[in-house]
Amino acid sequence: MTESAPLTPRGRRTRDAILRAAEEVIGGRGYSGAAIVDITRAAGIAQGTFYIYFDSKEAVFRTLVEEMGRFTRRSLSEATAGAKDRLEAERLGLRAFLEIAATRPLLYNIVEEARFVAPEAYDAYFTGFARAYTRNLEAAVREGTIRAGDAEIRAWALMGLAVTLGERYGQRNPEADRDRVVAEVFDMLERGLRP
Amino acid sequence: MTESAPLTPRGRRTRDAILRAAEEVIGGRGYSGAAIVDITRAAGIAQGTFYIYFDSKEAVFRTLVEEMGRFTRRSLSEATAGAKDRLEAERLGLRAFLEIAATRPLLYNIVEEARFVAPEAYDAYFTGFARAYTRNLEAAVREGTIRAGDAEIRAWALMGLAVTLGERYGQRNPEADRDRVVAEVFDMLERGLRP
Amino acid sequence: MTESAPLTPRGRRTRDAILRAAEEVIGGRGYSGAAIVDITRAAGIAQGTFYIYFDSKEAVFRTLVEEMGRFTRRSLSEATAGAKDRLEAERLGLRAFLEIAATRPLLYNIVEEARFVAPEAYDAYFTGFARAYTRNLEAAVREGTIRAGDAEIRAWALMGLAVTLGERYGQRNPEADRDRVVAEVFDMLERGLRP
Amino acid sequence: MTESAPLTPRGRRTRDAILRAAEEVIGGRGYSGAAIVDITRAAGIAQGTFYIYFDSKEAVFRTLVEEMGRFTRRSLSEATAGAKDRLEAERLGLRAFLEIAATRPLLYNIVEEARFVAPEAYDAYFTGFARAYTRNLEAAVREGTIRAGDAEIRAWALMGLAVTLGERYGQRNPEADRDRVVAEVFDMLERGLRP
DNA sequence: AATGAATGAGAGTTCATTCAT
DNA sequence: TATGAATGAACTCTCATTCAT
Repeated sequence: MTESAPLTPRGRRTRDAILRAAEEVIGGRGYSGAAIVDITRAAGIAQGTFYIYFDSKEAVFRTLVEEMGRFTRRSLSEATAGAKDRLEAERLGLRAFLEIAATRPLLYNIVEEARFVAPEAYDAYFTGFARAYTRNLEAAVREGTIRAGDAEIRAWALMGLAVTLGERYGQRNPEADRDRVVAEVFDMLERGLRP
Repeated sequence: MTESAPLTPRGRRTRDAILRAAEEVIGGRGYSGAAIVDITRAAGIAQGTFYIYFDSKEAVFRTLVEEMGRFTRRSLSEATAGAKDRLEAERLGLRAFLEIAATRPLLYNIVEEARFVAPEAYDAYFTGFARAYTRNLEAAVREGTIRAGDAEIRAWALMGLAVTLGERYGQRNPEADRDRVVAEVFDMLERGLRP
Repeated sequence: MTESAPLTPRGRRTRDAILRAAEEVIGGRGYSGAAIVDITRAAGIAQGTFYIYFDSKEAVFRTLVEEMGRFTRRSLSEATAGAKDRLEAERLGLRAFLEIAATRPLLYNIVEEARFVAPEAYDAYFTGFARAYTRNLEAAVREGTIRAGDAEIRAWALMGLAVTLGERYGQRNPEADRDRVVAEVFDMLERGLRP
Repeated sequence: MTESAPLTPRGRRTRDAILRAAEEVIGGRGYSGAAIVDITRAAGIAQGTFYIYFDSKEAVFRTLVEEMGRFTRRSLSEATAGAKDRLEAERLGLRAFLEIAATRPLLYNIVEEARFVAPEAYDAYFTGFARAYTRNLEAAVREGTIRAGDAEIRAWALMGLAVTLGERYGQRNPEADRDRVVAEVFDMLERGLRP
């Protein structure tokens, strides 16, 4: 068990306070720059209280990564709900992803740090998306929406592109014109670079 | 000054030993998992000797990142030297990049860690590439090799894609068929996904 | 007051549960290795409940030591009840003591830990026995059952011997042939080592 | 490795200072009552310096126990060097043991604590003595100095007796007349309690 | 140029005890 | 009577850095 569930409303509030404080502090200073005392101070509780709800610093971190995973998945599925075809869905998905990067820069940061701090959680996060992506692209090929090709390689390529663009035109520059970014990228992806 | 230039050959050897040990140790355990004492032990020197050559832990790290930058630039320019046109150059560049990720996984790791540890160095690394990339793509447009479009967005998209593919099909899986990866990706990029 | 007397049967059950859990946990991991939370968890109660029945960790511990004292005294007096003379009583007493060490190893451990944790309780425990022992030996001298000699020194010597043999041939090795141990030791004590 | 050897005289002095401070502090307040900071303060060094020479609190402790083992063995062998026969050697050995308990009460305490803190070290300590004792008693039987009997049981019995007497008439009461104690005990052991 | 020793701030974590309900 | 939550001091240990030789 990496954390013990609170039994009372009060406990639930405290646990939530810790999670939000951890998001803020770890997202802001990075994992190893964030001290437990910083988190508990930000949460307005005593240091020892932290360990009632989480077994370790790593445990909150992992919880945050998982939370971010759930949040991203939910956001993407909501965003792509009304797409008329699969390519349209991809476009909307990228758009939503950039939006998340812009509006929750701290959580975005946390996921990226997981690459080193909690590699399995990081893998789980991206492998999950890659699988969904791959299935999607395969279906699109079957439907005739896109040309045949290795769906897995394409999936990782598209994810990598999304991650970096999210960092560039979302997290680090929330003012960027993300619609234009999406338009440009999909122009390239759909029609290709060839004249 | 983050490091003082050594004068004697002996000094140069020691400094090199530190750098190689740092690459190994930091690349292996991550920046904050690597202690100076681990590095000096791996280098076969006393702890105090480290500080004769580098001002701080961060200093070696930055040096490694810069080294990696030089190395990558050199590799890419060598790899793309014989390209017949700019799109061919891009293809060869991606191919070389994946190769670097596969053959120097530790340095690759180090660059990725720089995102948090030395953001400026990280930025410098990628912004440098992005600029070159952007210029390249602009020239290709002028030459008529590729269609018109926002070169900067394309550049970041292509870099993001390269970074993730490098991690996936290079660093983490050195056995992967990288030629096929490159072929697939360029098929998508050149001709587009549309049927 | 180190503990408050419980009134209701429910309270008595809870207090007993705490004592049995404390015996198990402290006996198993040692005094300072045993956390209150371990004890309450083993007792199936909330942490706070502990302090309704005992003032502190030391208080349960002392209670256990005293309980062990009562238990040992009762066991010994029952065991020696039918002895035909005082030397016979000593023999039966040692036999019973080894049996206690073998069958209640945890409580045995607790008494030994008291040496450091609750020196007064430990002293009380052994000084009590030593006094009884001393009286016994004095009486035996008066009766002519044993030769004259300093009863107190003999008492401590016999007790020390019993404690170590209890540890060796009882607590740590419950399979040992304790009858033989007693026979050997009393052969030595009664007839002496001289040929 | 539980400790790293100092390379310079200065280091040797520091390590010694730590050992003496640890003897004093742990011997005085018990293992778990002794904080590293107490030890380093007593040694006049910084807290971190401790960990240059010992891997952990347990490591110093074990070193002290072993030191005590060596010291006791040496003392006993010196004390019994001039004995005219084996029984005489035993008597001199007990005498020396009580003396150690009286003059190095702290180290004596440490050995007793090892029972819980470092059971293997404790076992090694006593099992070592028990073996020697057993061999000695077997030889005495062969020589005809003492009557036949189970040497191992006798050895543990005698050791237990020595330990408790050491505690009683040495460590806790350095003023006791230890010659008389030894005389009494050997009178009992040699001639037996029977009239 | 190089060494091994020393530093001390600060980290994560534990835990006996108290509190509000 | 009982609970789960909260406290905060104290603990062991780590480590980048400095120092004396």
